[in-house]
Amino acid sequence: MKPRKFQAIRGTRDLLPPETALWNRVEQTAHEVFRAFGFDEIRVSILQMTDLFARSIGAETDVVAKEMYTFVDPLQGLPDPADFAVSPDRYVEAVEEAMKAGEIQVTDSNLRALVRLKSQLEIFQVRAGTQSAEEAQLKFRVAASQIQFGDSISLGPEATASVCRAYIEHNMQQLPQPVKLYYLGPMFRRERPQKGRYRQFYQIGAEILGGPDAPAIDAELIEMLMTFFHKCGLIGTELTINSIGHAADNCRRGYVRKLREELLKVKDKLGADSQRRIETNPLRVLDSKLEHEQPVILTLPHIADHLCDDCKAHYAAVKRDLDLRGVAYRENWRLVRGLDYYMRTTFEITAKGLGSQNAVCGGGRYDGLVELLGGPPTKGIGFAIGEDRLILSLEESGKAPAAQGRDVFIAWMGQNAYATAIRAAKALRSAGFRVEVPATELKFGKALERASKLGSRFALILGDDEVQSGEWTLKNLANAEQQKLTEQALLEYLRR
RNA sequence: GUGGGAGUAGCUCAGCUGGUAGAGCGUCGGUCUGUGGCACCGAAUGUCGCGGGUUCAAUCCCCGUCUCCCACCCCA
Repeated sequence: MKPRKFQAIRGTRDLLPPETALWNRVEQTAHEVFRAFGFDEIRVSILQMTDLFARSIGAETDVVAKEMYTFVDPLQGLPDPADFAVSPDRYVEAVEEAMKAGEIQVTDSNLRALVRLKSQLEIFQVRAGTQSAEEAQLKFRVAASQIQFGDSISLGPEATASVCRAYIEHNMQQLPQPVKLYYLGPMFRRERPQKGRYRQFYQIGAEILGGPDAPAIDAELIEMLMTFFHKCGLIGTELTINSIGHAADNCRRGYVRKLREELLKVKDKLGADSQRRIETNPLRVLDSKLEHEQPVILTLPHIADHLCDDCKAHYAAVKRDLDLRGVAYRENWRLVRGLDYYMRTTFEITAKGLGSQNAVCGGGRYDGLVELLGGPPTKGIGFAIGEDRLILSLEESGKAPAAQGRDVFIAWMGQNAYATAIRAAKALRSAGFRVEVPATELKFGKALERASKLGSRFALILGDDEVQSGEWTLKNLANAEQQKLTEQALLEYLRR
């Protein structure tokens, strides 16, 4: 019988050569550009406590409410509830202790399960030794299985929260401020897959934590971002910025209240989604792409007119600083961000060839986040680039890399030549060349054919003649010229 | 989660109101046992996405399901 064919999990994919070469190039560019701006790499674990994301991103957001991969990390070291040689009351004690110690989460459902467990324990003790004791045992085990043993953990849907957690956990406020960090790696969101959107996707991001309340920080971060895109060769990028103020009555909160009032007046002209958002998140109505809602949205009040003096000044200063750095931007008062923690500066970069998911980067300021996660009051700003989308856009504009060839293909024939081939390969490889040595003896015709199919620049021909004379034959596969060279001369020739 | 489109060889695809599969490219081998890219010859690989139904007969028609693509939602 044929074994089952496995396939990649929905929304995930394998990145294959030669595409992986492009991924490497992009990541290499990130390392170089970010280093040049004084950022250091941080690698945070993909698994984090579910609560970290619930608190930072917002428990009500789609990302947290329905898109996270979340599961219980089973607690080790409890006695087996099926093992009645250890008395069951010891088991109940152990569960209670673990709850007190915080090893088992104290949730409503766990508390209910504990109550059930205790009552089953009593029943079991009453019936001990009787025929129905077995049934009581079974029910005890069922009750035990309903307790969530252990922590709820999640695969990271983004990295900002994890970076902030690391900043706090490792006391980075002790370092010279601000702390500038960047990261790259896989993130997970359980959404319906689409062009440029995957369940396992990759982000390249950077965060600036701590430091003063200086608009230059926002501007430098954005300058770095645009430099990175430029170095990647991304074309058709467009930077959009906005300020969404801060959560105070004389600033964003006041604006949101006004916005909601205005929206209620025109409610009947809006679609169902937007009507729902009037209550849940009125700012998001501004983001609507529905054609028939556009005229209505244009009549709504602008947040810029409702910012407090500090936020207004900050926004103006950021724009001045961007001008100073020669960073071109477009303002869009309708640019709001979906994640709860954003404030003041928000920005987004779109690129070509991405279908409806045309945002290749999003970011913004989040001054309250570190404190929200239990750290000291700390400024923060960051961005996340969708690497999948970046790659997609590069490929659309013809930046797809060719297959990686070889520098030297060693065509050997005979056991003597094989030994020489091994030696030659070692020398060439340590000199940094990409070398292929066929594993089995091939006829010269076949060897050259393979060399050329692998995209080799040179074929090093080693047969009895060459071994005898010590003069190796090097053939340039592009122009068919060949010459005899000693081992030493060969290395020098290839190096230049 | 909602709506639309599509699944045939490794890849791109063909397959006529239903008669149990083909092409090109690629791979491998040969012509060609010390000289590749060309040419010619040959070979391998398909439960026609999966399950069920209609039929003498289904890649084709019907239903379900899975996956991919596109859009909505949301976001990178």
